[in-house]
Amino acid sequence: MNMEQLKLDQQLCFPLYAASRLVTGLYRPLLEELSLTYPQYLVLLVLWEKESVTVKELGEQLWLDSGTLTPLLKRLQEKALVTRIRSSHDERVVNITLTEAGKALQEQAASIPDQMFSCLRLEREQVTQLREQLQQFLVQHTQVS
Amino acid sequence: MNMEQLKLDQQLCFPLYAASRLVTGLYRPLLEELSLTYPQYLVLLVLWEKESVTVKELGEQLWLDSGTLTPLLKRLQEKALVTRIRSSHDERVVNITLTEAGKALQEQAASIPDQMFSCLRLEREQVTQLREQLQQFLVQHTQVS
DNA sequence: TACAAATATATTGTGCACAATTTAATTTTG
DNA sequence: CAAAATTAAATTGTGCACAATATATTTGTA
Repeated sequence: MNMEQLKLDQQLCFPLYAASRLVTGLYRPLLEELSLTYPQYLVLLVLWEKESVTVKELGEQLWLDSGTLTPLLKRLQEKALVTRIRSSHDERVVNITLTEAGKALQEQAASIPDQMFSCLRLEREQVTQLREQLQQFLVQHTQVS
Repeated sequence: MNMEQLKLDQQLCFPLYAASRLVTGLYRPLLEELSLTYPQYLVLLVLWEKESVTVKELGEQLWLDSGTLTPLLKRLQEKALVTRIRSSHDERVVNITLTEAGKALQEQAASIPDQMFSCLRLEREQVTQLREQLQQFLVQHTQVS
């Protein structure tokens, strides 16, 4: 039996997994200054673009379910960065809205992308290329077969 | 203040994070047949190449620490796939060794890479290119500045 | 208009990740 | 050689991810 394909360095999965954790780790010291975790930062990135969203919309954008988002959003609420208010039009829906503190945090976060870039040992072009390849990969897997 | 860079789709981090979770999710049904989680599968990939390794060596290859590995390895031991034996030469070291059942599982896993490839909507060439880009990225970040 | 199906969120439980600390063993050094 | 420093693994605690299930609300339909 040929087990060559089972070698760690033949896998796509492992470098993807390792690179993702590596990048998250590079963010950690920067996000620590804002007392945010990486997934919390992702939620705020969405909210800084659109001040108020539903849990469902957040889940669609970040590919996360309520089992992940509900406790995470409760922690953001405890930090007074968002409010969680059940919609009056549809009581199933919970609207997540930035507080003033949540909006204000965007200014502190503004320098993160540049700081991150200087941590990455890649040229702008390489970053863009890798990002676009990954985005294309993701798009190809969002359509149902 | 220009907040363009803080948009979710401008980040490298998010597609990396999402793609990693997507691929792990594609493995899940395949690994479920072997009653393995994805990180457990990674540990076995290492052990199928080298029957016995220390926890430290595993951590270096997978970029994981003992806080992650110790409980994971205990679970693999409970499944009788590995043994955890403290080295007699250096009592600090724990050797992780495949059991016969652990070795035998390799045969069941042999078809996973091909099955995974057919799940991925990428050509072989694209997979290789993406893998090599990520591996290069990882290598550039393993050397100390 | 009841009632079945669908939808949105929450809850529960398992297994990572990872920081921080602890414990025990080994190595280095004064 | 003994104290200090280093090393390897384990432990503790927090926060994701995600499957499975539960709850409550809304929508579709007979």
